[in-house]
Amino acid sequence: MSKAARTKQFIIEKTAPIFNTKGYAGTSINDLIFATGLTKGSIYGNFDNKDEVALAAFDYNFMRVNLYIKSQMETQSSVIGKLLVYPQTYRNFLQLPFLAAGCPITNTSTEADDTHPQLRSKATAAFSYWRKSLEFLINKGISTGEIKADLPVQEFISVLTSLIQGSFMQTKVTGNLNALYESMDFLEKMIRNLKA
Amino acid sequence: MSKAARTKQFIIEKTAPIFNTKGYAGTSINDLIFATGLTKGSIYGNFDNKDEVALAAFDYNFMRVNLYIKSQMETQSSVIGKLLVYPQTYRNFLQLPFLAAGCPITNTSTEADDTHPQLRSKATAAFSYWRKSLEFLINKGISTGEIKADLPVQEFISVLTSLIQGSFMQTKVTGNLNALYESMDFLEKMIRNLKA
DNA sequence: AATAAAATATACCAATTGGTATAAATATTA
DNA sequence: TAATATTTATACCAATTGGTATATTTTATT
Repeated sequence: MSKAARTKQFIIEKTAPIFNTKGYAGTSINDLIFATGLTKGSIYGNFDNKDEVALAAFDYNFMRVNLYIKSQMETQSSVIGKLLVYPQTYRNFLQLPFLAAGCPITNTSTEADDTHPQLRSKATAAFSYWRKSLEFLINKGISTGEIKADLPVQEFISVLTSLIQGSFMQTKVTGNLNALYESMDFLEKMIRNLKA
Repeated sequence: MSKAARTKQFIIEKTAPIFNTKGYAGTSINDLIFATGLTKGSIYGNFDNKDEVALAAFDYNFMRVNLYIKSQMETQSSVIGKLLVYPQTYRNFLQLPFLAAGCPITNTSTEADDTHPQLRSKATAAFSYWRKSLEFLINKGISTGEIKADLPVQEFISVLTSLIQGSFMQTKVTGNLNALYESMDFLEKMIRNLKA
């Protein structure tokens, strides 16, 4: 790994939480300088502009959530066990540094939907990826007979993702964990109920 | 209504959609000038600063959603009919100008949770009001015998609000209406299932 | 119609925005 | 180790930021 690549990675890691917390418009170059301890020259030497840092930061934030979910799923053998990783992860968001400032997909989506086409397309791709992973997992469960064959897969995926995004967001802003816990209780019941 | 009061109202009505679309940090005074056709002097003569315009704009955006829901509920006599107004409203968000740029509560929540205490507290109060209204309505349905007495009211409210917020947001950013429709289908089934 | 009060437009302000040019320092390679 | 390429720091830039002071116009009151 060259010095340049290492610096680039360093900038991404240090600024990703800032973008997730303050948003794209709310994060200035000075914020990036402060977060990294580097100078403007260093940052512009490694990235063409603020956009590029933001896009790389989103990828990084999304990847961190993904890797965590994936690693937790590996401890589970059943499809239902793997699906339960989602509610269990979001329940504990306060203990997970990459989720403490909110879900990067939610934060990016609401800011970028009408203002930043590139970020918007990253958020859209993230949703698409999430849904595809769920579809793959559920279909595997159906084919092995673990999960009911008559499950309306797409509807279930929509409900799962919406419950997570909506309840997490609500709890994040109100500071009241009940909405999250109650929604995750409900989701867990739904998941267990998938059993054939 | 004095001239001043009318101008103030005019500024709120013209700028509220901008704040909802671009967010607080993403909206500049020049945006307000352009949206109203007024000058900086007019705006600062009626508001102390950008914050005050933003806070008033949030109240206005939230009130518009509220008034619409309320008016739709008045056409329904049963509690279940009134509850069904929610999924029906959000299904048609593209036809509703005050929702086309996204739900003001979601947009404000994700931006303000870590950056703007005053806006955050408005968003929190909005959630609190929404939940109280639902609680009142559902308890009325339980006391008249329309709704199952053993319903876990708080959990149901959490699921309803999370499904709406999460699916609406997801659809808003991806441009794919399926996630919204499927979540609202599910929510409608849940609501009809409340019947005693 | 004259006066007082309120509302509005213009010009200005310092600070900050994102971004660039260039020089100095540091790594890499021959 | 010398030459070269890469990386970093500094100083600067025009444009924009939120906000103010003041002059002018409009509105309400007597």
